[in-house]
Amino acid sequence: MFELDLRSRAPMYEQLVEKIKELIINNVLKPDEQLPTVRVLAGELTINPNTIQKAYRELEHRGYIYSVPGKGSFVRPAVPGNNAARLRILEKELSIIVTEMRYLGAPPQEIITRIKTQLFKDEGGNVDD
Amino acid sequence: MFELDLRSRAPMYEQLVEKIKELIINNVLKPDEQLPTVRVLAGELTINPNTIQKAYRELEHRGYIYSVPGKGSFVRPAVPGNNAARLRILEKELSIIVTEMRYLGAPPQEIITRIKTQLFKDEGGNVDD
Amino acid sequence: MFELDLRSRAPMYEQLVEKIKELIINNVLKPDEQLPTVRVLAGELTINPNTIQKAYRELEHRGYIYSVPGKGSFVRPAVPGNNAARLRILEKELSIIVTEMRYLGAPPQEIITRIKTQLFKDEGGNVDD
Amino acid sequence: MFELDLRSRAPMYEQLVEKIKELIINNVLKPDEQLPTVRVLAGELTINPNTIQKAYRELEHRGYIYSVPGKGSFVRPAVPGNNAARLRILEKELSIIVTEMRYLGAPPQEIITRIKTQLFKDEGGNVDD
DNA sequence: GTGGTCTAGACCACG
DNA sequence: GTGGTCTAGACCACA
Repeated sequence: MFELDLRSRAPMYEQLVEKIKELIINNVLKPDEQLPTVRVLAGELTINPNTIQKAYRELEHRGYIYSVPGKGSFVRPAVPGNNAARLRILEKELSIIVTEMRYLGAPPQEIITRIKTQLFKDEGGNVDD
Repeated sequence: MFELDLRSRAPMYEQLVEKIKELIINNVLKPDEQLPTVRVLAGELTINPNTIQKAYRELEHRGYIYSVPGKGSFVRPAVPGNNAARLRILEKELSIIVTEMRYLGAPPQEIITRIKTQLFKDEGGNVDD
Repeated sequence: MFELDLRSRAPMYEQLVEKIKELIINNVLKPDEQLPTVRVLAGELTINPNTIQKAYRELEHRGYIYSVPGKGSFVRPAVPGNNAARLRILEKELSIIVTEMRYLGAPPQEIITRIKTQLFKDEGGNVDD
Repeated sequence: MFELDLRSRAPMYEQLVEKIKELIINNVLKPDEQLPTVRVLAGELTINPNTIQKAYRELEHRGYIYSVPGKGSFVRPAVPGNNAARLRILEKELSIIVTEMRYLGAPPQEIITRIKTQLFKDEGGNVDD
Protein backbone atom coordinates (compact mmCIF):
# COMPACT_ATOMS: atom_id res chain seq x y z
CA MET A 1 0.00 0.00 0.00
CA PHE A 2 2.75 2.42 0.90
CA GLU A 3 6.23 2.50 -0.53
CA LEU A 4 8.90 4.01 1.63
CA ASP A 5 12.32 5.02 0.36
CA LEU A 6 14.76 3.71 2.91
CA ARG A 7 17.57 5.59 1.22
CA SER A 8 15.92 8.95 1.44
CA ARG A 9 17.36 11.54 3.78
CA ALA A 10 13.81 12.30 4.91
CA PRO A 11 12.90 10.46 8.13
CA MET A 12 10.52 7.56 7.65
CA TYR A 13 7.71 9.04 9.74
CA GLU A 14 7.88 12.16 7.59
CA GLN A 15 7.61 10.11 4.42
CA LEU A 16 4.64 8.29 5.91
CA VAL A 17 2.92 11.58 6.72
CA GLU A 18 3.37 12.85 3.17
CA LYS A 19 2.21 9.61 1.60
CA ILE A 20 -0.95 9.40 3.69
CA LYS A 21 -1.68 13.07 3.23
CA GLU A 22 -1.44 12.53 -0.51
CA LEU A 23 -3.85 9.61 -0.36
CA ILE A 24 -6.34 11.71 1.57
CA ILE A 25 -6.01 14.71 -0.73
CA ASN A 26 -6.46 12.54 -3.80
CA ASN A 27 -9.56 11.02 -2.24
CA VAL A 28 -8.07 7.53 -2.23
CA LEU A 29 -8.75 7.48 1.47
CA LYS A 30 -12.34 8.70 1.84
CA PRO A 31 -13.61 10.97 4.65
CA ASP A 32 -14.21 9.07 7.90
CA GLU A 33 -12.59 5.97 6.44
CA GLN A 34 -10.48 4.08 8.94
CA LEU A 35 -6.74 3.96 8.50
CA PRO A 36 -4.82 0.74 9.12
CA THR A 37 -4.08 0.28 12.80
CA VAL A 38 -0.60 1.07 14.02
CA ARG A 39 0.22 -2.59 14.56
CA VAL A 40 -1.07 -3.76 11.19
CA LEU A 41 0.75 -1.05 9.28
CA ALA A 42 3.92 -1.64 11.26
CA GLY A 43 3.69 -5.31 10.34
CA GLU A 44 3.15 -4.62 6.64
CA LEU A 45 6.00 -2.13 6.38
CA THR A 46 8.20 -4.09 8.79
CA ILE A 47 9.13 -0.95 10.66
CA ASN A 48 8.87 0.08 14.26
CA PRO A 49 5.29 0.75 15.54
CA ASN A 50 6.60 3.86 17.24
CA THR A 51 7.37 5.30 13.82
CA ILE A 52 3.78 4.74 12.66
CA GLN A 53 2.50 6.21 15.88
CA LYS A 54 4.56 9.32 15.35
CA ALA A 55 3.29 9.73 11.79
CA TYR A 56 -0.35 9.38 12.90
CA ARG A 57 0.16 11.87 15.69
CA GLU A 58 1.65 14.32 13.21
CA LEU A 59 -1.25 13.84 10.79
CA GLU A 60 -3.72 14.43 13.60
CA HIS A 61 -1.89 17.57 14.61
CA ARG A 62 -2.02 18.85 11.04
CA GLY A 63 -5.75 18.20 10.89
CA TYR A 64 -5.86 15.41 8.34
CA ILE A 65 -7.04 12.60 10.61
CA TYR A 66 -8.65 12.12 13.99
CA SER A 67 -8.11 9.33 16.46
CA VAL A 68 -10.73 7.62 18.57
CA PRO A 69 -9.08 5.93 21.54
CA GLY A 70 -9.74 2.24 21.46
CA LYS A 71 -11.18 2.37 17.95
CA GLY A 72 -8.51 3.62 15.57
CA SER A 73 -7.62 6.54 13.33
CA PHE A 74 -9.93 8.02 10.69
CA VAL A 75 -9.77 10.50 7.83
CA ARG A 76 -11.02 13.92 8.90
CA PRO A 77 -13.36 15.46 6.32
CA ALA A 78 -11.99 18.67 4.83
CA VAL A 79 -13.54 21.87 6.09
CA PRO A 80 -13.30 24.60 3.39
CA GLY A 81 -12.77 27.33 5.96
CA ASN A 82 -9.94 27.79 8.44
CA ASN A 83 -7.40 26.88 5.80
CA ALA A 84 -6.30 30.41 5.05
CA ALA A 85 -3.03 30.05 6.89
CA ARG A 86 -2.10 26.79 5.19
CA LEU A 87 -3.12 28.21 1.83
CA ARG A 88 -0.89 31.22 2.28
CA ILE A 89 2.05 28.93 2.89
CA LEU A 90 1.23 26.84 -0.16
CA GLU A 91 0.87 29.93 -2.33
CA LYS A 92 4.29 31.07 -1.30
CA GLU A 93 5.81 27.67 -1.96
CA LEU A 94 4.11 27.54 -5.34
CA SER A 95 5.44 30.96 -6.16
CA ILE A 96 8.99 29.94 -5.27
CA ILE A 97 8.83 26.80 -7.36
CA VAL A 98 7.45 28.61 -10.37
CA THR A 99 10.19 31.21 -10.11
CA GLU A 100 12.87 28.56 -10.02
CA MET A 101 11.39 26.66 -12.96
CA ARG A 102 11.43 29.84 -14.96
CA TYR A 103 15.00 30.55 -13.90
CA LEU A 104 16.01 27.08 -15.04
CA GLY A 105 14.59 27.77 -18.46
CA ALA A 106 11.13 26.17 -18.37
CA PRO A 107 8.79 27.88 -20.88
CA PRO A 108 6.15 29.89 -18.93
CA GLN A 109 3.33 28.65 -21.14
CA GLU A 110 4.33 25.09 -20.39
CA ILE A 111 4.22 25.76 -16.67
CA ILE A 112 0.72 27.21 -16.95
CA THR A 113 -0.47 24.28 -18.99
CA ARG A 114 0.90 21.86 -16.46
CA ILE A 115 -0.90 23.58 -13.60
CA LYS A 116 -4.15 23.74 -15.53
CA THR A 117 -3.97 20.07 -16.36
CA GLN A 118 -3.38 19.28 -12.72
CA LEU A 119 -6.25 21.51 -11.56
CA PHE A 120 -8.90 20.40 -14.00
CA LYS A 121 -7.82 16.85 -14.70
CA ASP A 122 -11.00 15.18 -13.41
CA GLU A 123 -13.49 17.93 -13.86
CA GLY A 124 -14.78 17.45 -17.36
CA GLY A 125 -11.99 18.66 -19.54
CA ASN A 126 -12.33 22.45 -19.49
CA VAL A 127 -8.72 23.45 -19.74
CA ASP A 128 -9.31 26.59 -21.69
CA ASP A 129 -8.73 30.03 -20.39
CA MET B 1 20.35 41.16 4.52
CA PHE B 2 19.41 37.63 5.52
CA GLU B 3 17.07 36.62 8.25
CA LEU B 4 17.43 33.21 9.84
CA ASP B 5 14.80 31.51 11.92
CA LEU B 6 16.66 30.07 14.87
CA ARG B 7 13.59 28.23 16.09
CA SER B 8 13.08 26.42 12.81
CA ARG B 9 13.89 22.75 12.68
CA ALA B 10 15.66 23.31 9.39
CA PRO B 11 19.42 23.62 9.94
CA MET B 12 20.81 27.10 9.61
CA TYR B 13 23.06 26.26 6.68
CA GLU B 14 20.03 24.87 4.82
CA GLN B 15 18.03 28.02 5.47
CA LEU B 16 20.96 30.05 4.21
CA VAL B 17 21.15 27.94 1.06
CA GLU B 18 17.47 28.51 0.32
CA LYS B 19 17.63 32.23 1.02
CA ILE B 20 20.63 32.81 -1.19
CA LYS B 21 19.25 30.57 -3.93
CA GLU B 22 16.11 32.69 -3.88
CA LEU B 23 18.11 35.91 -4.19
CA ILE B 24 19.99 34.50 -7.17
CA ILE B 25 16.86 33.21 -8.86
CA ASN B 26 15.12 36.55 -8.38
CA ASN B 27 18.12 38.31 -9.86
CA VAL B 28 18.72 40.27 -6.69
CA LEU B 29 22.20 38.83 -6.77
CA LYS B 30 23.44 39.32 -10.34
CA PRO B 31 25.60 36.85 -12.28
CA ASP B 32 29.27 36.97 -11.27
CA GLU B 33 28.42 39.31 -8.42
CA GLN B 34 30.41 38.62 -5.29
CA LEU B 35 28.64 37.26 -2.25
CA PRO B 36 29.52 38.50 1.22
CA THR B 37 32.71 36.83 2.40
CA VAL B 38 32.36 33.93 4.79
CA ARG B 39 33.70 35.92 7.68
CA VAL B 40 31.70 39.05 7.03
CA LEU B 41 28.44 37.15 6.77
CA ALA B 42 29.32 35.13 9.84
CA GLY B 43 29.85 38.39 11.66
CA GLU B 44 26.58 39.91 10.51
CA LEU B 45 24.53 36.87 11.38
CA THR B 46 26.60 36.19 14.50
CA ILE B 47 26.97 32.53 13.63
CA ASN B 48 30.03 30.39 13.06
CA PRO B 49 32.00 30.90 9.83
CA ASN B 50 32.02 27.14 9.28
CA THR B 51 28.26 27.19 9.00
CA ILE B 52 28.44 29.84 6.30
CA GLN B 53 31.11 27.88 4.50
CA LYS B 54 28.97 24.77 4.56
CA ALA B 55 26.10 26.71 3.01
CA TYR B 56 28.37 28.16 0.32
CA ARG B 57 29.80 24.74 -0.43
CA GLU B 58 26.31 23.33 -0.80
CA LEU B 59 25.35 26.14 -3.16
CA GLU B 60 28.47 25.42 -5.16
CA HIS B 61 27.54 21.74 -5.39
CA ARG B 62 24.09 22.67 -6.61
CA GLY B 63 25.57 24.91 -9.27
CA TYR B 64 24.37 28.28 -8.04
CA ILE B 65 27.68 29.82 -7.07
CA TYR B 66 31.38 29.27 -7.54
CA SER B 67 34.16 29.91 -5.07
CA VAL B 68 37.61 31.15 -5.92
CA PRO B 69 39.98 30.47 -3.03
CA GLY B 70 41.59 33.65 -1.89
CA LYS B 71 39.12 35.83 -3.79
CA GLY B 72 35.61 35.07 -2.66
CA SER B 73 32.35 33.45 -3.75
CA PHE B 74 30.41 34.54 -6.81
CA VAL B 75 27.06 33.97 -8.48
CA ARG B 76 27.34 31.41 -11.28
CA PRO B 77 25.45 32.53 -14.39
CA ALA B 78 22.57 30.17 -15.22
CA VAL B 79 23.15 27.78 -18.09
CA PRO B 80 19.87 26.67 -19.71
CA GLY B 81 19.86 22.95 -20.37
CA ASN B 82 21.26 20.20 -18.19
CA ASN B 83 18.56 21.16 -15.72
CA ALA B 84 16.17 18.44 -16.81
CA ALA B 85 16.59 16.42 -13.63
CA ARG B 86 16.00 19.41 -11.37
CA LEU B 87 13.01 20.48 -13.44
CA ARG B 88 11.45 17.07 -13.12
CA ILE B 89 11.67 17.31 -9.35
CA LEU B 90 10.13 20.78 -9.38
CA GLU B 91 7.29 19.65 -11.60
CA LYS B 92 6.45 16.91 -9.18
CA GLU B 93 6.53 19.29 -6.21
CA LEU B 94 4.36 21.74 -8.10
CA SER B 95 1.87 19.00 -8.82
CA ILE B 96 1.63 18.03 -5.17
CA ILE B 97 1.16 21.61 -4.00
CA VAL B 98 -1.52 22.41 -6.56
CA THR B 99 -3.40 19.26 -5.59
CA GLU B 100 -3.33 20.24 -1.94
CA MET B 101 -4.46 23.79 -2.66
CA ARG B 102 -7.39 22.46 -4.58
CA TYR B 103 -8.22 20.05 -1.75
CA LEU B 104 -8.18 22.92 0.72
CA GLY B 105 -10.74 24.77 -1.36
CA ALA B 106 -8.67 27.33 -3.26
CA PRO B 107 -10.52 28.51 -6.41
CA PRO B 108 -8.66 27.05 -9.42
CA GLN B 109 -9.08 30.17 -11.52
CA GLU B 110 -7.53 32.23 -8.77
CA ILE B 111 -4.49 29.98 -8.66
CA ILE B 112 -4.02 30.26 -12.41
CA THR B 113 -4.37 34.02 -12.37
CA ARG B 114 -1.86 34.36 -9.58
CA ILE B 115 0.73 32.27 -11.41
CA LYS B 116 0.16 34.06 -14.68
CA THR B 117 0.63 37.43 -13.07
CA GLN B 118 3.86 36.25 -11.56
CA LEU B 119 5.16 34.63 -14.73
CA PHE B 120 4.51 37.49 -17.07
CA LYS B 121 4.99 40.45 -14.78
CA ASP B 122 8.29 41.48 -16.34
CA GLU B 123 7.76 39.76 -19.66
CA GLY B 124 8.28 42.80 -21.88
CA GLY B 125 11.24 44.31 -20.15
CA ASN B 126 14.61 42.85 -19.43
CA VAL B 127 15.24 42.49 -15.76
CA ASP B 128 18.82 43.56 -15.74
CA ASP B 129 19.71 46.88 -17.14
CA MET C 1 41.82 -0.91 5.64
CA PHE C 2 42.64 2.57 4.37
CA GLU C 3 46.02 4.20 4.30
CA LEU C 4 46.27 7.95 4.30
CA ASP C 5 49.35 9.92 3.36
CA LEU C 6 49.66 12.60 5.99
CA ARG C 7 52.47 14.28 4.12
CA SER C 8 50.46 14.65 0.96
CA ARG C 9 49.24 18.10 0.00
CA ALA C 10 45.90 16.61 -0.83
CA PRO C 11 43.47 17.07 2.07
CA MET C 12 42.71 13.95 4.06
CA TYR C 13 39.03 13.96 3.24
CA GLU C 14 39.88 14.10 -0.46
CA GLN C 15 42.25 11.15 -0.15
CA LEU C 16 39.54 9.24 1.65
CA VAL C 17 37.06 10.04 -1.11
CA GLU C 18 39.43 8.73 -3.77
CA LYS C 19 40.31 5.60 -1.80
CA ILE C 20 36.71 4.66 -1.13
CA LYS C 21 35.66 5.50 -4.68
CA GLU C 22 38.35 3.13 -5.89
CA LEU C 23 37.12 0.35 -3.60
CA ILE C 24 33.59 0.80 -4.89
CA ILE C 25 34.66 0.89 -8.53
CA ASN C 26 36.75 -2.23 -8.08
CA ASN C 27 33.80 -3.98 -6.48
CA VAL C 28 35.68 -4.50 -3.24
CA LEU C 29 32.80 -2.71 -1.58
CA LYS C 30 29.65 -4.31 -2.99
CA PRO C 31 26.42 -2.46 -3.80
CA ASP C 32 24.34 -1.67 -0.71
CA GLU C 33 27.15 -2.87 1.52
CA GLN C 34 27.57 -0.78 4.64
CA LEU C 35 30.66 1.34 5.01
CA PRO C 36 32.40 1.64 8.37
CA THR C 37 30.53 4.09 10.58
CA VAL C 38 31.91 7.58 10.85
CA ARG C 39 33.08 7.02 14.39
CA VAL C 40 34.61 3.62 13.84
CA LEU C 41 36.60 4.80 10.85
CA ALA C 42 37.64 7.94 12.71
CA GLY C 43 38.89 5.69 15.47
CA GLU C 44 40.81 3.38 13.16
CA LEU C 45 42.48 6.20 11.28
CA THR C 46 42.85 8.30 14.42
CA ILE C 47 41.47 11.36 12.73
CA ASN C 48 38.51 13.56 13.54
CA PRO C 49 35.01 12.18 12.85
CA ASN C 50 34.10 15.42 11.09
CA THR C 51 36.76 14.72 8.49
CA ILE C 52 35.25 11.31 7.79
CA GLN C 53 31.82 12.83 7.58
CA LYS C 54 33.00 15.39 5.09
CA ALA C 55 34.43 12.61 2.92
CA TYR C 56 31.20 10.62 3.14
CA ARG C 57 29.16 13.66 2.28
CA GLU C 58 31.33 14.32 -0.73
CA LEU C 59 30.93 10.72 -1.87
CA GLU C 60 27.19 11.10 -1.48
CA HIS C 61 27.22 14.24 -3.60
CA ARG C 62 29.15 12.44 -6.29
CA GLY C 63 26.65 9.60 -6.25
CA TYR C 64 28.85 6.80 -4.96
CA ILE C 65 27.20 6.22 -1.60
CA TYR C 66 24.04 7.10 0.26
CA SER C 67 23.64 7.84 3.94
CA VAL C 68 20.69 6.89 6.07
CA PRO C 69 20.67 8.96 9.26
CA GLY C 70 20.67 6.70 12.25
CA LYS C 71 21.59 3.65 10.21
CA GLY C 72 24.85 4.22 8.43
CA SER C 73 26.36 4.83 5.00
CA PHE C 74 26.00 2.39 2.10
CA VAL C 75 27.36 1.82 -1.39
CA ARG C 76 24.97 3.16 -4.04
CA PRO C 77 24.56 0.70 -6.91
CA ALA C 78 25.85 2.12 -10.20
CA VAL C 79 23.22 3.32 -12.63
CA PRO C 80 24.47 3.28 -16.23
CA GLY C 81 23.49 6.42 -18.07
CA ASN C 82 23.46 9.98 -16.71
CA ASN C 83 27.22 9.64 -16.47
CA ALA C 84 27.90 11.39 -19.75
CA ALA C 85 29.34 14.48 -18.09
CA ARG C 86 31.70 12.49 -15.88
CA LEU C 87 32.75 10.31 -18.81
CA ARG C 88 33.63 13.36 -20.87
CA ILE C 89 35.93 14.56 -18.12
CA LEU C 90 37.56 11.15 -17.84
CA GLU C 91 38.09 10.96 -21.59
CA LYS C 92 39.88 14.26 -21.53
CA GLU C 93 42.08 13.19 -18.63
CA LEU C 94 42.84 9.94 -20.39
CA SER C 95 43.83 11.82 -23.48
CA ILE C 96 46.24 14.03 -21.57
CA ILE C 97 47.87 11.13 -19.77
CA VAL C 98 48.34 9.07 -22.90
CA THR C 99 49.91 12.04 -24.64
CA GLU C 100 52.38 12.53 -21.83
CA MET C 101 53.26 8.83 -21.71
CA ARG C 102 54.01 8.93 -25.39
CA TYR C 103 56.12 12.06 -24.92
CA LEU C 104 58.12 10.35 -22.21
CA GLY C 105 58.95 7.52 -24.56
CA ALA C 106 56.55 4.74 -23.55
CA PRO C 107 56.07 2.25 -26.42
CA PRO C 108 52.51 2.76 -27.74
CA GLN C 109 51.94 -0.95 -28.27
CA GLU C 110 52.86 -1.62 -24.66
CA ILE C 111 50.33 0.92 -23.44
CA ILE C 112 47.60 -0.66 -25.54
CA THR C 113 48.42 -4.14 -24.34
CA ARG C 114 48.41 -3.05 -20.73
CA ILE C 115 45.00 -1.45 -21.03
CA LYS C 116 43.56 -4.40 -22.92
CA THR C 117 44.76 -6.82 -20.29
CA GLN C 118 43.14 -4.71 -17.62
CA LEU C 119 39.88 -4.23 -19.47
CA PHE C 120 39.34 -7.85 -20.42
CA LYS C 121 41.01 -9.58 -17.50
CA ASP C 122 37.78 -10.93 -16.10
CA GLU C 123 35.81 -11.20 -19.27
CA GLY C 124 37.20 -14.26 -20.97
CA GLY C 125 40.62 -13.14 -22.07
CA ASN C 126 39.92 -11.74 -25.52
CA VAL C 127 42.86 -9.45 -26.01
CA ASP C 128 42.83 -9.58 -29.77
CA ASP C 129 42.10 -6.68 -32.04
CA MET D 1 48.19 32.27 -25.93
CA PHE D 2 47.06 30.77 -22.64
CA GLU D 3 43.54 30.69 -21.34
CA LEU D 4 43.13 30.49 -17.60
CA ASP D 5 39.90 29.59 -15.89
CA LEU D 6 39.54 32.09 -13.10
CA ARG D 7 36.59 30.15 -11.72
CA SER D 8 38.46 26.91 -11.42
CA ARG D 9 39.22 25.58 -7.97
CA ALA D 10 42.75 24.80 -9.19
CA PRO D 11 45.24 27.54 -8.31
CA MET D 12 46.32 29.68 -11.24
CA TYR D 13 49.98 28.71 -11.10
CA GLU D 14 48.90 25.06 -11.28
CA GLN D 15 46.78 25.74 -14.33
CA LEU D 16 49.69 27.53 -15.91
CA VAL D 17 51.99 24.58 -15.26
CA GLU D 18 49.55 22.15 -16.89
CA LYS D 19 48.94 24.38 -19.88
CA ILE D 20 52.64 24.91 -20.59
CA LYS D 21 53.42 21.24 -20.00
CA GLU D 22 50.76 20.40 -22.56
CA LEU D 23 52.27 22.79 -25.11
CA ILE D 24 55.68 21.21 -24.62
CA ILE D 25 54.37 17.66 -24.85
CA ASN D 26 52.42 18.44 -27.98
CA ASN D 27 55.54 19.97 -29.51
CA VAL D 28 53.94 23.39 -29.85
CA LEU D 29 56.82 24.71 -27.82
CA LYS D 30 59.94 23.18 -29.39
CA PRO D 31 63.02 21.98 -27.48
CA ASP D 32 65.30 24.85 -26.40
CA GLU D 33 62.71 27.39 -27.49
CA GLN D 34 62.46 30.35 -25.17
CA LEU D 35 59.33 30.83 -23.10
CA PRO D 36 57.83 34.29 -22.66
CA THR D 37 59.57 36.19 -19.88
CA VAL D 38 57.82 36.41 -16.55
CA ARG D 39 57.01 40.08 -17.01
CA VAL D 40 55.66 39.72 -20.53
CA LEU D 41 53.45 36.79 -19.63
CA ALA D 42 52.25 38.52 -16.48
CA GLY D 43 51.31 41.50 -18.61
CA GLU D 44 49.44 39.41 -21.18
CA LEU D 45 47.49 37.45 -18.59
CA THR D 46 47.12 40.45 -16.30
CA ILE D 47 48.06 38.41 -13.27
CA ASN D 48 50.72 38.77 -10.65
CA PRO D 49 54.31 38.11 -11.86
CA ASN D 50 54.88 36.07 -8.72
CA THR D 51 52.29 33.59 -9.96
CA ILE D 52 54.17 33.17 -13.24
CA GLN D 53 57.42 32.84 -11.37
CA LYS D 54 55.96 30.07 -9.26
CA ALA D 55 54.70 28.20 -12.31
CA TYR D 56 58.10 28.40 -14.03
CA ARG D 57 59.86 27.24 -10.89
CA GLU D 58 57.50 24.28 -10.71
CA LEU D 59 58.07 23.41 -14.38
CA GLU D 60 61.81 23.55 -13.84
CA HIS D 61 61.53 21.30 -10.81
CA ARG D 62 59.52 18.80 -12.82
CA GLY D 63 62.12 18.79 -15.56
CA TYR D 64 60.19 20.39 -18.38
CA ILE D 65 62.12 23.64 -18.67
CA TYR D 66 65.44 25.10 -17.63
CA SER D 67 66.26 28.65 -16.65
CA VAL D 68 69.33 30.62 -17.58
CA PRO D 69 69.78 33.52 -15.17
CA GLY D 70 69.69 36.78 -17.03
CA LYS D 71 68.53 35.14 -20.24
CA GLY D 72 65.15 33.51 -19.62
CA SER D 73 63.47 30.11 -19.49
CA PHE D 74 63.71 27.45 -22.19
CA VAL D 75 62.12 24.15 -23.08
CA ARG D 76 64.21 21.21 -21.88
CA PRO D 77 64.53 18.51 -24.54
CA ALA D 78 63.01 15.20 -23.46
CA VAL D 79 65.48 12.52 -22.44
CA PRO D 80 63.95 9.05 -23.07
CA GLY D 81 65.64 7.62 -19.98
CA ASN D 82 65.15 8.58 -16.35
CA ASN D 83 61.40 8.76 -16.83
CA ALA D 84 60.62 5.38 -15.32
CA ALA D 85 59.30 6.86 -12.09
CA ARG D 86 57.03 9.35 -13.84
CA LEU D 87 55.83 6.64 -16.22
CA ARG D 88 54.90 4.35 -13.37
CA ILE D 89 52.75 7.11 -11.89
CA LEU D 90 51.08 7.77 -15.22
CA GLU D 91 50.40 4.08 -15.77
CA LYS D 92 48.69 3.90 -12.44
CA GLU D 93 46.59 6.99 -13.16
CA LEU D 94 45.68 5.60 -16.56
CA SER D 95 44.66 2.35 -14.96
CA ILE D 96 42.42 4.11 -12.46
CA ILE D 97 40.74 6.20 -15.12
CA VAL D 98 40.09 3.21 -17.34
CA THR D 99 38.59 1.31 -14.43
CA GLU D 100 36.25 4.17 -13.63
CA MET D 101 35.19 4.59 -17.24
CA ARG D 102 34.34 0.93 -17.38
CA TYR D 103 32.45 1.18 -14.08
CA LEU D 104 30.44 4.08 -15.47
CA GLY D 105 29.41 1.98 -18.42
CA ALA D 106 31.80 3.00 -21.20
CA PRO D 107 32.20 0.17 -23.75
CA PRO D 108 35.71 -1.32 -23.43
CA GLN D 109 36.23 -1.41 -27.17
CA GLU D 110 35.44 2.28 -27.35
CA ILE D 111 38.02 3.03 -24.69
CA ILE D 112 40.66 1.10 -26.62
CA THR D 113 39.80 2.85 -29.84
CA ARG D 114 40.06 6.22 -28.15
CA ILE D 115 43.51 5.46 -26.78
CA LYS D 116 44.71 4.12 -30.11
CA THR D 117 43.50 7.20 -31.92
CA GLN D 118 45.30 9.37 -29.41
CA LEU D 119 48.52 7.34 -29.67
CA PHE D 120 48.79 7.10 -33.41
CA LYS D 121 47.04 10.27 -34.51
CA ASP D 122 50.05 11.85 -36.24
CA GLU D 123 52.05 8.69 -36.67
CA GLY D 124 52.66 9.12 -40.39
CA GLY D 125 53.62 12.75 -39.97
CA ASN D 126 56.85 14.36 -38.90
CA VAL D 127 58.80 12.54 -36.24
CA ASP D 128 61.88 14.59 -36.80
CA ASP D 129 64.46 14.77 -34.07
C1' DG E 1 42.53 38.87 3.68
C1' DT E 2 40.34 35.10 1.22
C1' DG E 3 38.48 30.32 1.11
C1' DG E 4 39.81 25.73 2.73
C1' DT E 5 41.16 22.17 6.06
C1' DC E 6 41.23 20.09 10.48
C1' DT E 7 40.47 19.41 15.47
C1' DA E 8 37.91 18.85 19.85
C1' DG E 9 33.88 18.61 21.87
C1' DA E 10 28.78 19.39 22.35
C1' DC E 11 23.90 18.45 21.29
C1' DC E 12 19.95 16.58 18.52
C1' DA E 13 16.68 13.57 15.66
C1' DC E 14 16.01 9.17 14.39
C1' DG E 15 14.76 4.15 14.77
C1' DG F 1 24.31 4.16 18.57
C1' DT F 2 23.83 6.30 14.13
C1' DG F 3 24.47 10.37 11.04
C1' DG F 4 23.86 15.37 11.23
C1' DT F 5 24.46 20.06 13.00
C1' DC F 6 26.96 23.65 15.23
C1' DT F 7 30.67 26.00 17.80
C1' DA F 8 35.33 27.77 18.84
C1' DG F 9 39.58 28.16 17.49
C1' DA F 10 43.84 26.91 14.83
C1' DC F 11 46.69 26.72 10.62
C1' DC F 12 47.60 26.82 5.53
C1' DA F 13 47.84 28.07 0.42
C1' DC F 14 46.82 31.49 -2.64
C1' DA F 15 46.96 36.08 -5.03
